[in-house]
Amino acid sequence: MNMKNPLHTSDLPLNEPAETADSGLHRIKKEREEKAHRLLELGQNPYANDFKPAISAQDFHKKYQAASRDALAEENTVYQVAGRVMAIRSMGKAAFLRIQDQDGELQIFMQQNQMGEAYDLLKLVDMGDIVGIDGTPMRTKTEELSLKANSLRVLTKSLRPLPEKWHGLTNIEQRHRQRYLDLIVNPEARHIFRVRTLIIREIRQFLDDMGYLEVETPILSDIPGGAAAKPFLTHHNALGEDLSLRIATELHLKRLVVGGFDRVYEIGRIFRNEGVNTTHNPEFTSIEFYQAYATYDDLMNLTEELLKNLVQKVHGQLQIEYQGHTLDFSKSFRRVSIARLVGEHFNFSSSDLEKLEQISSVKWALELALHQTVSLEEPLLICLSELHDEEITNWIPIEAAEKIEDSLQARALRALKSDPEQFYLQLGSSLETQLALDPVRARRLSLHLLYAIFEHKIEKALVEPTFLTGFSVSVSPLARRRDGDAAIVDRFELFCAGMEVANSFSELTDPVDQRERFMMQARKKEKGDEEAHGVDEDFLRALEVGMPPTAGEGIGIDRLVMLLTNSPSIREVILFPKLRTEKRS
RNA sequence: GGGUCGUUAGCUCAGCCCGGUAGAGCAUCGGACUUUUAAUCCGUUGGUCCUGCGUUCAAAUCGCAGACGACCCA
Repeated sequence: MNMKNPLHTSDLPLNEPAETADSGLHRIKKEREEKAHRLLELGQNPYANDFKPAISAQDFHKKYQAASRDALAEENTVYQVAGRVMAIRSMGKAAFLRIQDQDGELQIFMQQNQMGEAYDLLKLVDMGDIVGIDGTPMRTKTEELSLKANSLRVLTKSLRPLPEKWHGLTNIEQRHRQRYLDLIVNPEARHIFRVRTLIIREIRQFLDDMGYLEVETPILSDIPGGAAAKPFLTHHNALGEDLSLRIATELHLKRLVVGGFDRVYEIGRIFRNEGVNTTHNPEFTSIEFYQAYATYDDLMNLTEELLKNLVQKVHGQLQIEYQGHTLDFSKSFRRVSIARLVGEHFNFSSSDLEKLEQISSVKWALELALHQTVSLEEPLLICLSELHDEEITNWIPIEAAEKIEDSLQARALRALKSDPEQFYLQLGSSLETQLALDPVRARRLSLHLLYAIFEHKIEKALVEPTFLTGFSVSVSPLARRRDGDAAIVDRFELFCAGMEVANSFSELTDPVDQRERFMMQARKKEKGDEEAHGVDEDFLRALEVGMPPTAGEGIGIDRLVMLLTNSPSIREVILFPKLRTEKRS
């Protein structure tokens, strides 16, 4: 550091957007720089680095919590403490400072007759400064454990005022953009990120204890896969290749299971190029883990144990509050099929529930789906996605093309518009007849339609921890078909408080089936589904080498942290959530 | 993508309906005060009222467009 002028900041123009020459902020910064200069004149570097605190606020409190005022009056051990000044209460010849360090707060008592000239330095201390203090333990009149200062140093001069002491910083945007301020003044924010770290550590511990190997796989991918999502695109200059950021860790982790690592997991950042809202940030953290010779049933048991363990560790009990709901993790989690939940939604009798679970009637599924999905078109779009072009032409009741270039999809949608109820009735009958010889396909499509009802009408109401099963093979291109029911995959999702927290399945290890699934996805992509899965030839090659029977799971860490910290938004549990780039004039 | 609400001093907020000199508390600065706890008391400074356009003699306030944010819906 250049000792002639260590205050580089004083040379910089203070070009904040709304700062005129004598605006409040500008003046405050000037005043504080002045104080820094005066410290320098007194031989004190206002940006020092030669002070070592000997004890933390928390340890200090622990050490003396039981000591009485009289006992402390006799105590003359000298401690060095350091922290940020959060309050200054000066009464002329005596003063109290409140300092905050990493895990606690400590009150400092200063008296002129005790400190002599050092007391005058107090005039150069502002809220927000980092200070170092030498002193001895004491208790005040009101029995607050404090440190009686012998000396005081400014270790870092703060040039900007802290947010208001009583209301703190509540502006959500500013809390997220300037997270450092949020962490300084909002204890709850510090708590959330401590819990986040605790959760990740516990998950690691849990899996490590089971003999899992933690690994790292590429973020830069040539073919993004393992999930249905739009990727971020980037480019490698030297290789001259377009790449994308990973949307899941699945396919690489499964390659490692092929490679003989029977239990692997990765905790890592995932990137998905989609909207930003209360439960979605474009980059988020997932854990995926894969266990050979396990089934999705085994992972349900594992997940239930893991979650109960986490809830207990974080809350000390198994009942938690989340945004007005009470969730009870002490009971066994409900395990229920999509079809059954849909049936319950329609108040079906128990015999009808059984029938619905065996559904292979597209007609019935379409009847149920009418006005129960996200849009009127949704059931049609699902049917279109599962049919070949010639089938669409032959099976769907659409008018002749008005224009040659009209897509099949556009024609079908137009036909729907005129009389939706009639259209779906006809479509149901037609598909029922046409698919009569292919019951697996009929069932697959039916279950896909029921899933659409679930997503729109039921998902949000799944408050208590619930394992959802009975997924159609159509929506699970990487999962293993159920033995004895080729339309369904052995897959579950865990829902808590209406949020999808985990997704898991017995892995598809059959390379021929996997290729067919990829092909089906490729067709969807051709039809314009940007989120459809790409064909990953190297992954197929790995499956051809042979993957042991395996089950795998992904858990969204951010949502789990939301749940366990009662946070209403994912941005509350990500240190630096994505916000639109700040404009600076 | 649609809707609702918000943006005023460093921070937390009034003022807007019904247009007429921009306010409070905290923080700052000056003063008093040797056990405070949002310390207290006296005094003081500080503003691109998000931006632009329009209406008007006159706009923080009314209208339109936009930016950013929050929430809800899709």
